[in-house]
Amino acid sequence: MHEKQALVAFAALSQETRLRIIRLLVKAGPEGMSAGTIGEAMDSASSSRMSFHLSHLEQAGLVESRREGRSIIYSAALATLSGLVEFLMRDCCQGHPEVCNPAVAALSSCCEPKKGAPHV
Amino acid sequence: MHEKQALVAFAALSQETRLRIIRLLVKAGPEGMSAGTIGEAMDSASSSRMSFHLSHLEQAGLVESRREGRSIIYSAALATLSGLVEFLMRDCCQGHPEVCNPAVAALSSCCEPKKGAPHV
DNA sequence: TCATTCTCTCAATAATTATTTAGATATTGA
DNA sequence: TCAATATCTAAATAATTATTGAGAGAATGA
Repeated sequence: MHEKQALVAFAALSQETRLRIIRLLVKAGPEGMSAGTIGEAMDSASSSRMSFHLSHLEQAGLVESRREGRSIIYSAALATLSGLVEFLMRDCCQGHPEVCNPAVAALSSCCEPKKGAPHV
Repeated sequence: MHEKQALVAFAALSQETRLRIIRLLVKAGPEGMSAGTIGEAMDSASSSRMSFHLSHLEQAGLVESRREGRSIIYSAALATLSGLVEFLMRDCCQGHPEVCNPAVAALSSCCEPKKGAPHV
């Protein structure tokens, strides 16, 4: 991950509709969702607006797309998201892991099977 | 972490000078750095520009400040950064940890004492 | 107190980004 | 091929964000 890629990715994530799309696709997993289905999940998003935001996200490397019949299916690019996290936190503790362990714990917990109450 | 906080944080991180400041402060650790010292580390940043960006970062909750004599010392708010990572990746694998383990590994590795070659 | 240092605030201008509207392209099935 | 569906592209306008330049406020030491 280079600085420019990171800047473009953060810019892409700093817009409400796009941030919602990414989170939706992160939850959807590798299967992904069609542009239309994503659009339905967003409030009042015209198809051109959706297309604008999806291509913005794709340019930023945060989503990938494939055509399936008439639909275009988008999925989250987890590798880019990982890279972004790593870029942001690189050298975060300079040998003092207690400084950034909370971040590691937060991320690790998302990978554990859920027990009891959901995340808040 | 709420959506609005996350949006503001990502917007703050999507500007070159501010992203550099955050990464500098993450490396600097809890001690932090004075506004002037940060400014010196940035190319051609006037004091008013630096002040604008630092207060933008503080508004976003990404840095904290304290006065020490004539200087104002800024440090990274690691808790906000952790929250941001957790917010972005929440429910990232739906029970299939192999999908997001690379992100966990990337972040974990930043907390290990360096061995051999530095990060690239 | 005065001069100096360090940092912040404000207003004007410049630059970037989002939304809307209209229309184009690709795929499918009759 | 034609009509229907799904999505994309492009141009104009609206909205947001960054930079500059001038100056103000707080802390320090002579």
